[in-house]
Formats: sequence, C-alpha cells, structure tokens
Amino acid sequence: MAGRGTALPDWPRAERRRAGRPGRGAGGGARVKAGTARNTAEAPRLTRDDWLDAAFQAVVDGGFDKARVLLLADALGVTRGSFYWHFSDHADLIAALLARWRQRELEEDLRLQGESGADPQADLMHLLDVALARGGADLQDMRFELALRGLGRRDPEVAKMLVEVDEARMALFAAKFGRITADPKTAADLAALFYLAISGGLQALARPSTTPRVAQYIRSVIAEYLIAPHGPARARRRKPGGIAR
Amino acid sequence: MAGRGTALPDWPRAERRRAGRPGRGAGGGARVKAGTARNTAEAPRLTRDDWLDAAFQAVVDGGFDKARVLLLADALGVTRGSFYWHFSDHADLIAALLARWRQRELEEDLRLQGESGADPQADLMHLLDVALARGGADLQDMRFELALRGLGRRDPEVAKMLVEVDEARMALFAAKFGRITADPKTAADLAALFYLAISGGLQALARPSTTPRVAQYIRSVIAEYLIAPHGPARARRRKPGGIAR
DNA sequence: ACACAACCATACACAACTGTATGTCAGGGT
DNA sequence: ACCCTGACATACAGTTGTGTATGGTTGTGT
Repeated sequence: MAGRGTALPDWPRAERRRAGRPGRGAGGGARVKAGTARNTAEAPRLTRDDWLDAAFQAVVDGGFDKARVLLLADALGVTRGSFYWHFSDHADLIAALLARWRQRELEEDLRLQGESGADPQADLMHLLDVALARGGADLQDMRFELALRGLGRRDPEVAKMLVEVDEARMALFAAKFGRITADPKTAADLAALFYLAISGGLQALARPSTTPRVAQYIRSVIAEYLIAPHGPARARRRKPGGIAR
Repeated sequence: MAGRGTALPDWPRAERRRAGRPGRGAGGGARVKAGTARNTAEAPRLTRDDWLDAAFQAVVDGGFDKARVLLLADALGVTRGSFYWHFSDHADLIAALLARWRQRELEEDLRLQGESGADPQADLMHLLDVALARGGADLQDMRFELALRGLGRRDPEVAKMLVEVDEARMALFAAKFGRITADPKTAADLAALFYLAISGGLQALARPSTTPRVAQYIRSVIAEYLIAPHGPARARRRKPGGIAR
C-alpha cells in the first residue's frame, strides 16, 4: 500500500509546532495558576469547521480584517488557545476559508450546469435569481464574495482563484445563452454583459440600505433587456413574462 | 468685510492640539537630542495636499489600510512628525481624502452634463469611455473607487457619500439616455443597466492581470447591446459604428 | 540679522494583535 | 484506577501602529 506515507495517527491538523528554536525562546517562566473551567455551563467543544464558520460570518459583516483570532475567539466563547489547536496560524485559517469557498462555488457551478430544463429562458432566469439571491435575503455569500474581491486586489494568489471561479461561471453563462441564440459570438457577448450586470448588481445590493425593491428592479431590468429580447420569437420584449414570483 | 470669521493667520489646519489633558499625560521627560536634518539633499517641505496625494496613491495600490501614517511618511521621505503637523489624526486624513474625492466626482459630473453634442449616441459613448478609462491606462481612479466601495460596506457615512455620487451619475445617465428613447421608463432602465454593467466592468478591470483587450471588449459589448439598439433608427445593430479607435 | 512661523525629527506612551510556551481539565480506553 | 490525548486557559514576548510632547531647522518678512 503506497498511499499516504507511513500510517501516522491522523493528528491535530495544525502541523505540530514547527520545531521552534529551543535556544533562548520566548516564554520564560510562567508560574500560573490557570485552568478556570470557563463558564462551566456546557463545554463548547469546537471543531475546525466551527472556526471557519465564525470566520466566514466575521468576513460577511466586517471584511477580512474582522476575522482576527481574538475576535473570533470572543464570538465563539473560547480563548485563542482553542484556535491554535485547530490551526497553525492566522494564515492557515484564511487559506482554509478560501479553499472551502472555492470548492463550494465550483460545485455549485457544476450543479447548475446539470440543471437544464426545457425552456432555456427559464433556465437563465433561474441563474439570475441564484446569482442575485445568493445566501437568501441576508446576502451572506454576496458580501463574502465582495470582501474576497477586495482581497484579490492585493493578493495575486487570491486573484488567481477568483479568475478561476469567474471563468467557470462565464463558461456556464455562455453555455446557457448558447441555447437561445444561434450566433456563438452573440452568446458570448450576452454572457459577458450578463456577468457584468450581475457583478454591478452585487455591488449595489451589498449596501446595507438597499431594499428588496431594488433587487427586484435589477432582476427585472437584466431580464428584460438581456434575456427576453434574444430568445426565440417567444415573448418578444415588453415584460419578462410571468416568471416574477 | 464679513468673510471668514475673525482674521486669524490661516494657520496650521490641524486644529491646534485639542487641549490635551495636562494631568499625568503620556510624554514624560524626553531629554532628546533630535533634529538631524535628514538627508539634507533638498528639503521636501510638504503640504497638506502632498499628503493627500500620497494617501490616494497608497489606496490605489493597496487599499485603505495601506494608507497608514508611517507608511506614507516613509514614501514621502519624512517622519510622522510632519503628518501630525498637517492633520489632527488619521481620521482627519481619511475624511479629507474622501471629501476631495467627492467634490471632484460631483464636479466631473456637472462638467459632463454640460457637454451635450449633436449626436446623443456619441455622447453616451463618450460617457462610457470616461467611465471605463478613468485616470488613463493606469486605472488610478478606478482602483480608488473600488477600495472606497469596500470601505462603504463597513462605514455608513462613506456609504451615504457613495449613494450621493451614484445618484448624481444615475441622473446624468438617465438624462443622456432620455435623448435617444422616447419612453422615460426605458431611459431609466437603460441608465440603470448601463451603470450596473460599468460597475461590473470596473470590478473586472481592476484586476492586475487584465489587458487593454478586455477593456476594449467590455466597451464594445456595452456599446453594442445597450447604446446602439435603442437609438433613432441610425446604425441599428451590428457594430457600434466607427467609434472604435 | 533676528524673530517668528512653518515644518520636521525624536522619543516616548499606549493599544491591539499575533505567536508561543506551558499549565490544566475532561473523557475514553484498557 | 490509571493515563494518555484532545481541547482549552493563561501568561508572556514581540511587533506594529497611533497619538503626543518637545526640541531642532529652515524660510521669510522687516
């Protein structure tokens, strides 16, 4: 059996303290008394995913620099000691968070690619709804992605990941538009414009003051001018159809 | 002469040290030797606007948290002592930066509103070019605005300012579109979609890896699908006209 | 050429974080 | 009953960034 190296107990994921120069070191004495058993109501007993969830939430309402170790620990009702059990350091947390997001997005993309109904226009409307309503009315995923794009402007690694996800989505859109127009160039153009409009829409919707009215308006505008006019000579222009909920 | 209050020497703008609790205070002794005359090549002698320019540049390539006092001082070749001469604190710098941006944007808006040529479609193309090419090929203003929108997601004060600027632009767009379509609702819709697409376009263009090709593509797509098809029966569909450089 | 204002450098004091070292407790196996 | 291990608490070190006090230069008017 050549897999996975020698069978070690699949241990704390935090890579077990990188050797740590034993010379003069940092921590000197520490004659603590410590160990106060916290609130002793019920032990939280957190998992790595719990920390990731907390970090996600922190990013959603406050951006990436609100995803600090101490703040998350407070939110979770533990101390930073817990964090450094599950993660090697702060960068480890961020990397894991990004990896999880990337995987979920690509999976979602594949899922949507499978869902092709009889009516291509209805499919597109569904895509639009999914894009504009990510994470429900609370706009969770929406805000996270915007924060992420903010990061991508500074970190080229993040930027690469975003390009990857963007291209997957563009391919999806282009495929869907390819079913309502004959010309492949037109399909690609419409897909691009569709994505541009949605990106702008997210920007607008992420403002705390925007109402569902605005979301509905954006939806209807995109539908009316980008989807409806280009289909087979079905409901040509004037109202996107009875698809509005 | 009733202007400008009582004629004080128009002094250091930094509001002259807010009294500063003289009790136990912070700075104790400080028996410095100080004053080393720096490089003594040529003294920079900075102004408040120099600091604002540096802050702007820092935001452009790195976001708002790269606009820190120490970093700016290093970039300008001085120490933080200079900063606290021109500004009361860090918040003062940011506020001044935002105010300057806001004013310039609103002025630009007014300027564009005045420029109405004979051909409404050409006017719209000009708006598009201005929006997509802000600050020339280096994308300065573009990146600044995106960073600003990132701020706006956390700071409601900034968000309000952004809404103000957005509405001014929307009004401008709607007015321009009103000259190529009879129906006012259609004009408003097109203006909204136009703005959405441009917002998304900025998002895409702000990536370090994007080429001028991409910018040109976005330009042509928006022109072809949002401007060209809705004009008077001039160049209807197929190529936006000879406007492409 | 001297005073004074504008401008800048130094040297603190604080505060907020991140890492890290180490103590401590609960629970599950054997 | 024992003990190991996962999980958490505490305390300390180091870094970075802000704000403030104060002294040193440089320029400009008179």
